[in-house]
This record gives sequence, structure tokens and C-alpha cells, in this order.
Amino acid sequence: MKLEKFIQSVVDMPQSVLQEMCGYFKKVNLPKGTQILEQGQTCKKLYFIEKGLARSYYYNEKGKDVTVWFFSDNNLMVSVESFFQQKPSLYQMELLENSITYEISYDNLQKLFDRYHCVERFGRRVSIDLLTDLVDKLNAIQFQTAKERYAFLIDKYPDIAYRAPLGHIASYLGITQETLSRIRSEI
Amino acid sequence: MKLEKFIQSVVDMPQSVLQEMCGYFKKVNLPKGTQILEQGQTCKKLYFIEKGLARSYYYNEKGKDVTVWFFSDNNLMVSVESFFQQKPSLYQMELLENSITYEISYDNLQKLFDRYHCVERFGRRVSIDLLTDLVDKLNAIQFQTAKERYAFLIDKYPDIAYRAPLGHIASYLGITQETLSRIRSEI
DNA sequence: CGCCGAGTTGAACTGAATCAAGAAACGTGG
DNA sequence: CCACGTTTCTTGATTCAGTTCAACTCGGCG
Repeated sequence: MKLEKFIQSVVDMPQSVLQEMCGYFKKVNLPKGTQILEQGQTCKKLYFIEKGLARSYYYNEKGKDVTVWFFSDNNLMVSVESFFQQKPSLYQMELLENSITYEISYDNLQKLFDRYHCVERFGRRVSIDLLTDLVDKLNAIQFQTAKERYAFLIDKYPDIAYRAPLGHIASYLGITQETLSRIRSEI
Repeated sequence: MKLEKFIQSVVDMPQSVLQEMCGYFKKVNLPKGTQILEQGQTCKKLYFIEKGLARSYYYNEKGKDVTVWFFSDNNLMVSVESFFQQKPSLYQMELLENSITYEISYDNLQKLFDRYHCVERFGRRVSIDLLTDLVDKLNAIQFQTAKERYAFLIDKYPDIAYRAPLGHIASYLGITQETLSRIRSEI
């Protein structure tokens, strides 16, 4: 089972804890377009995406829809700051494809954190992995041209480059839809 | 003592553990210009800066010196991915001021992680705080004009805006030194 | 005093944004 | 299965924020 494998790949934990942890996750199939989280709500659940695609986004001062992050197969989906600090989220989240997910509530995860050192470690490792990805993206965005940024995406997240709509990819890369379209046509 | 206070502010832990943890930190005064970490080295130590200023940076493909992050008073200084994953760092780190720091080795911190659940939690919380800061910066960089980015810095990290050299601030914000100079003169 | 790094100022250039209009693709209901 | 409206993507012309390159100023220090 994918979720088990994912957890094991992050931290080695006793079978009993792994089983208990997985037991707290509930399988949910969600259709494309589902709003997982609205702006201003506190994120109460963390999801593991077995198969599917989602994004977090917000509307900036000019009312433009800006994609912040994509979530796809075999990864966790969560509004990090909102979930872990249990405060209102700056971002919304929605599904871009029909998805198979496993959800766990904040309270249950917190219980696991409290009870098991190894789950706490799981949390730490996952955070650091995210941090690493984020630093990569920041560097790409900060000092690369539009073309280089797209190359970065293709290289690092090829599935997203192919599965997500152009407009979402463009705002994720910090460029306009028109520019991205031109870049694609050049290749 | 600042270090103790910092730890306590992140996670509440028993006095005994707190004392033991602090015991592993060694006070070091380091002069301005000290290279904490070279590119390609693995980051072996994590520092708490009681008073001082440092930055992490790298030379990009065009040979330009790019500041990635600043570290100042009452914060941790570390090359996150390198330290926590014990792999070669993409970045260098250097001190920009004479600084009072407390250092702990990877091995000792790892020991504490293994031994105390609450220290592990400390690690998780610190990572998530960093993550939050990073997301903020990413958003600032990605969708704001040069002027707005500088305003962001002033607002969020005023001490850095005043203490760090202009060139370093400029590359941190993803703009050129000339542009930043013009922005400053306009105000 | 003269050098050196850090910051400033000016002028020309450019990558990407913006504005605008159309073409394709998509899905929903008759 | 087609027709229609809606959303997504493409293409073109124009504009502009910020870069680049180059020269100059200023303050500190041996």
C-alpha cells in the first residue's frame, strides 16, 4: 500500500506504530474541482495523495489567481503554516484531477506526535524535505529567466508540467500565461 | 540566557532536558569575515546567534555572488539541507559582523533527537517556522516589484535592511545593486 | 596621500508584462 | 452527436521596469 510505503521511506518505524498511524488515515476519493480549503479557514486535515493532482493558490491584490504549489501522486498535501500552527490559511486548495487520497485530522496526527517519538521525527523529516524543495524553487524563481524556470519545472516535476493547466503553471513559475505559451511553442 | 529562552519559546521542555541540551552548545565568539561553511562541504554544526549577523550565499553560473539568506540576533544559523541530510552544501556561509554564537555538532544534536522526544519536536517546530518564512519570501520575490520587495524587507527584517551591505541585500531581494540604490534614494 | 571597496548616477537596452483579439478544446444539455 | 457557451491557449503589437555597462563620488585606512 502506497501510504505505508511513503511513511516507511521517510522514517523507519515499528510495524505496530506504522499500522496504528495508517489506521488514522481515512481513504477518500475526491472529484476534480473539490475545494479542500478556503482562504481564511484553518486547515484541519492533512492528505496523502495516492493518485491525483491538486494546487494551493490565492488571489493577489490585483485579483489575479496565483498558484503557490502543486501536489501530486505519492506526496502529502497540506497548507503547512495553517495546519501546523492551526491558524487561518492565506491560501486555498483545490483538486485539479479526480484523486485518491488519505486524510488524517490535525487532532489525530497531534495525538500520534505526542505518543510516538518516531512520528514526531516523521514530521520533522517531511518538513525538511519540503524546505529543501522550497529553497530550490526560490532559487529558480529568483535568478532565472522565464525559459530557465520552465526547464526547471520540466526537469524537477515533469508530471506537473504535462498535467496542470498552462495558466496555473505560469503563475507558479512567476510568469504570465502568454510568456509561457510562447516558450512552449519555441520548443 | 538567550539560548535557553529561545529554546523555551519554541517548545516547552523539562528543565533537566533544557539544561542538558544547552550543555551541548558551546559559546564561540567569531570575528567578522569568518567563513562558517564552504561550498561543497557538509555542514557539521548548527549555530545559535546571540548577537551578530551572517549570510548564506553562492556564486551562480555567471559568477555573481548571490545572497540566499541572512541570519541575525536570536536565531539559528545553519545550511538546512546540508546539515539535516548531511550532504554537501550548495551554499557558503560567512559572518558579516563580529558575533557571539553558540554551536552544537550534528552528532550531539542527533543524540538529543534520539534521546528526547521534545527535542525532536523542537526540530520539527523550527523547521516549520523556517518554512513559513521561506514561503513569505517566495511570495514577495515572485509577485512584487523591486520597490515592494524592499518594503517587505524593511517591514519584516528591519535590522537586516540597516546592517547588511547594499549589494548583499540587493541579491537577496533578487534585484541589482543599482536598482536598490535608486530605490533607497527615492525615499 | 592615494588606494580600494562600497555606493551612486546616467544612458541605452531588453525580457517579459500588458493589452487586445482570435483560435482551439472542452463539456453540458438538447 | 451536434451546437453552444465557456474556459484555455495562442499570437501580435506596444510598453515599461529593471538590467547592463560605464563612469564617477565618497569614506575609511594603511
